[in-house]
Amino acid sequence: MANHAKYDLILDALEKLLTGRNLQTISVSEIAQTAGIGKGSIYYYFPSKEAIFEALVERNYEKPLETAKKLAGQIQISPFTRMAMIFQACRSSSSAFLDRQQSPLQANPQENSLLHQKYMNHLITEVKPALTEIIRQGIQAGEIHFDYPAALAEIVLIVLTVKLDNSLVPSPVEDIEETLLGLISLLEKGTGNPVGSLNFLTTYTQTPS
Amino acid sequence: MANHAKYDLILDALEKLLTGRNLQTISVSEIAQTAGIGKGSIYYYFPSKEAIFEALVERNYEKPLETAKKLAGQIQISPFTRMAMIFQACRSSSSAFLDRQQSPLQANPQENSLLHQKYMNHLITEVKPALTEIIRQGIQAGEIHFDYPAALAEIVLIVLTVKLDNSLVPSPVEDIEETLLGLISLLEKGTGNPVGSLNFLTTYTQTPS
DNA sequence: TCACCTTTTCGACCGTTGGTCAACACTCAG
DNA sequence: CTGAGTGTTGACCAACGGTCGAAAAGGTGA
Repeated sequence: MANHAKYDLILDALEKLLTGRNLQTISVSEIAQTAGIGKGSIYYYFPSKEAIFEALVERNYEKPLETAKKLAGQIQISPFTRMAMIFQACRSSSSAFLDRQQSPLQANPQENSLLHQKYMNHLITEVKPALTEIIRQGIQAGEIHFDYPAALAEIVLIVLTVKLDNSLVPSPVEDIEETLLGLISLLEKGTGNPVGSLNFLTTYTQTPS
Repeated sequence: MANHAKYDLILDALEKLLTGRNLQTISVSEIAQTAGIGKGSIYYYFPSKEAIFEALVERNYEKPLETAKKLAGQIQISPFTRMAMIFQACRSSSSAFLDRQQSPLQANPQENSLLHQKYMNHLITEVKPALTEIIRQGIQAGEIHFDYPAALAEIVLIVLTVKLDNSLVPSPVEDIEETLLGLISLLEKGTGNPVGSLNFLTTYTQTPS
């Protein structure tokens, strides 16, 4: 009922315009021009400028979220493996989008904050249930020792999202790595898992060079 | 050299205007009118509208940050007590400001996201060094067992800021409490501290009724 | 007091923006 | 053919952030 061709056309135009540019400097007229349609049509498909951004966020996370939900039910796979798969799916779909904005020596990395924050919110809200379920299964299977599965899921998601985005709280690369190592260590010790069992979280930082 | 009387007058006006209102709907002219000065004067003291917001954030955190820095050196006080004091200072100064915006049944709590995010960034960046130092002293004193003091400081700050603000990733109260309990449990188990030693973190949620 | 200079204050003004709207084009069931 | 419904459009509007020249306010030396 939704996705007309133009709907995605508008989103494509915005995505294209977003390359190396500040969110605030993109006008609705410009989006319309890039999409090759009239400005009025934009407001036929979207109620406001902000709604376009939100729709773009949702479209980008559509696939990894499906993956996460499916994975939550696949109890024959080890919980750790499933977690790794979810993180990988989220990472690959978000990096394609977010990395583009960390253009070389951008004056103020916080400028596109609104978009980044929408990503963070969307991802945490949507992935949390699946991740919680997986952790809960891991607890029942005796692989994870912890009393608050939902809290654990949220903590991991929050820290990973904030640190890996690196736009909400910008910091040098070595800080990101240290925080990640610390998180892994904290999780391993806190959930009674052997050292190294959560190392898949660090693959997060390795961008395919 | 800075703080002229008008400088703070402008910030006061913005603060007043911010009560129960969306950030985006406040115009520079309105700030000027509320402050009782001409619009041109605003731009004599601030280079842009955004700069006013940033200045307001900084002004609000001035005192707790001083507190944190002083506390970091007071090695005669127990690390846990010092941490509790820092959190209390941050909480009291930010709640006065942020709570005001969670007006009853606000349609979209994410609307003032930009301001909240500035708060988060400022707080994490500025408090982290002091908290790291305190943790490091706690490690040396044998009270905390963990290898990554800076990471630990950042993880705690990130989770607390995100969850207690409740505007970046809005969620019901019981979720906040569970996440906090989970964080405490994770920290206690992960740093080798006895159950209950970090309970001061939960006083965070108790608003003085 | 005056002249002179700097700092501060101001609101009219400007270009641009997000959003509206009446009109128009096209389709297709009756 | 008709006309209701679905898209599509760019001119238009109020409002915005920001600029600017002028003028008021304040200080200094004589």
